[in-house]
Amino acid sequence: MPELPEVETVRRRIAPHLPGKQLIATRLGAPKLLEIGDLDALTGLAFLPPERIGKYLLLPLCGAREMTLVLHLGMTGQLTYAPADAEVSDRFRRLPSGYQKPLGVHSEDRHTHLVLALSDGSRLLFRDPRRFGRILSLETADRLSTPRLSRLGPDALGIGDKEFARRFRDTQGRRNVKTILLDQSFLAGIGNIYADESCHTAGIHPTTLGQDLGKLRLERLAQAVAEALGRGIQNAGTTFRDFVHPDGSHGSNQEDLRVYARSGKPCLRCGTILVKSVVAQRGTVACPKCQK
DNA sequence: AATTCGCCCTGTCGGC
DNA sequence: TGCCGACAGGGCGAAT
Repeated sequence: MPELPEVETVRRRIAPHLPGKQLIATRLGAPKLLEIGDLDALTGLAFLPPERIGKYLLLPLCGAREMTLVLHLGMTGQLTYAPADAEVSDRFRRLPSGYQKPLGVHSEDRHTHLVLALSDGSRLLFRDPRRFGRILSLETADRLSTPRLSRLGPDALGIGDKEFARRFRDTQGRRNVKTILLDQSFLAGIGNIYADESCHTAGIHPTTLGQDLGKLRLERLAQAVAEALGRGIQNAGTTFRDFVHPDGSHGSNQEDLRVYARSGKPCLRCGTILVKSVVAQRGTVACPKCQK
């Protein structure tokens, strides 16, 4: 599931390919994914450097008008970049689970819902088997007032410990730590994987009520979030099955996870068997001993 | 008014 | 082997 580190990885890797190129055509295979706006309004415009807010990827364009194409990759979204001379590969790689993942730049298939044709003959392909992703075409000037983006809190990357603590204390209600971390209006970008990882690193159980965290543990949580996200970006994202880089390669953070997907395995810190439960309607893995 | 629930979606996997 | 239900879950709108 693409969270902040995965989307940031995509942003960084498409960034060198876009600026200066024009968007000359679009093809929308799944109209329902376009939530707001009109793709035709984007054609003829030139790409500016891509941006990111939380899990949203923003592709600003300029020219006759200033527009931004906003993408949310949902659960299984993949944004790939096919250079003009790209060799299309329909080979698959068999993962240990038996799942077959496309290898390299793949040809368009029934899950490819948006194709952007660039002026140099290259293409951006948005593929999303589960179709939880969303596409928005917005005027750049008021893009932040669109409902989805206006609800977002500050980006979770680069938030300072003090600001983290201040916002955390301001969140109303008797909510547990995991619910708060997943709340995109608190901080934008944290999803299920990095919420669990952050809690483990901080030594805090996900079901702990937010109001029960003292100053010290709150500071540890802020640092743990920064560490988990930073490590995710360093490892170029977490690939279980669906997440791929724009060139079809994959991240390595799945090899560096402490708790997520490690239910029943020993805690890397204390050796206790990790326990899976449901918190905030999400599968949650934690160490019963060193997360209190 | 805060919180939970149901829904959207498809591929994968375990059980029988 | 094959069918089927359960599961994965981000975000929104409806219900509680």
